[in-house]
Amino acid sequence: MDKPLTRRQQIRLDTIETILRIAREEMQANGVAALSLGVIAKRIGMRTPSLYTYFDSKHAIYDELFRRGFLEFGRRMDERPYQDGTLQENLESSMATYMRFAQENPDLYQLMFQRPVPGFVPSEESMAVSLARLNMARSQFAYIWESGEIDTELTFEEARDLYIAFQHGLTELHLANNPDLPVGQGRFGKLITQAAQMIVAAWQKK
Amino acid sequence: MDKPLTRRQQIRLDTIETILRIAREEMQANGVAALSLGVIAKRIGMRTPSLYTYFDSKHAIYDELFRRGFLEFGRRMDERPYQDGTLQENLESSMATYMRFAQENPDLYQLMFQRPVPGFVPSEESMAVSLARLNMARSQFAYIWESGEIDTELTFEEARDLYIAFQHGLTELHLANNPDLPVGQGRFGKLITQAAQMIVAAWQKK
DNA sequence: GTCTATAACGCGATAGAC
DNA sequence: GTCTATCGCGTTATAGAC
Repeated sequence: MDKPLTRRQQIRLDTIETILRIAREEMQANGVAALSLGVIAKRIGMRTPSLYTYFDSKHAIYDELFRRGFLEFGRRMDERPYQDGTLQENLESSMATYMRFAQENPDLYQLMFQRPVPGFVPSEESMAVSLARLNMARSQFAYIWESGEIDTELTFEEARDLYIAFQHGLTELHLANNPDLPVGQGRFGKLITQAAQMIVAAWQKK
Repeated sequence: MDKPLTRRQQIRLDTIETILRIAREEMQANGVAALSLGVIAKRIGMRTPSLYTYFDSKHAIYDELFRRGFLEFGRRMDERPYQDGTLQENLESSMATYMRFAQENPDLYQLMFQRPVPGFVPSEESMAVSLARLNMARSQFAYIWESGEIDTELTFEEARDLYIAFQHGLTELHLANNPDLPVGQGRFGKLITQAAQMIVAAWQKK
């Protein structure tokens, strides 16, 4: 289906990838919101306005990274192990995958799950990618919920919020305190197992 | 000890308070990082450079709010109920107080516990206020830890991280989903009790 | 002295002409 | 791709008004 690219088109695509790569490096080094088009242009060897040949605005760069972030995140969640394991295994695998993604892609993670850039609102297309993934996660949880392994007085929403809160809190703690340590090492390795146990217990309290 | 203020000094102090109040309103309306000196000046009826009579820089405004945030937060934590209650009561009270502070002062909360402003680093003095409060919280936890109500295989640090992660995660969830609902209402009211139960259980697992 | 204004600098994103 | 230009931002210097 894909037509072969002309030489010019290929160079253009390469340039776009270079811009995105440099943008990520800068975001990781100086913070997501501190990204500067001038710095990107200088590193490529271009004038700032020339960047507008490739992206309509700075937010368009954020937007593309936001979109790709959810695609990559989705791939990882789809490929993670223990999706058919016990509840405990499933939870641990899910939390670990989420945390690993955040630890390995802190720039994308911030863009996707926090809102560090004043005024940045994802485009409709990127938002659709994002919502599709979040809905998939919700469906997977609904599947577990229906599977009969869960028996609690909590509602579906409450049980899920409990899990999300824990996952989010542990991730933030890890990023704030051990940003360079892989998930599973450092202060928070043991806590994933512990957290999963606590959630399983809460979900099976009756 | 305090000398009576001259009329001028009083006006000056009032102006400082006005600047801080407007800054907070703007931060709550548009996001912490989107604060603009021009907007503050315009609302006061001043030119932007005149603000520099009162604050050395924009970061100095952030810094003062950061410092005051920790002072107010400390006051609330000192006055919260159930500090001598059961472990469960104590945890619930602590989480609820933390969440209520965040819900009622989302601007200060972000400034204090997230880092939404690129390049903003609290001054030494403000940092000292902040560290003093965090150390106090740590001491209080150590006191509970020594009290004998806790019996777990977790280390002190791990047990505490577990609590902090949960508290942080629930707070973020609340701010993201029900920013206008008081703590205790909305999706997350029941979850505070539930979370405290889970933590108590994890701390008394042996 | 205390406050405010004006002018100007440097840097950022961005738009348009070539 | 470039260059030029605009606009908004934080910031500084300086000079006048109370």
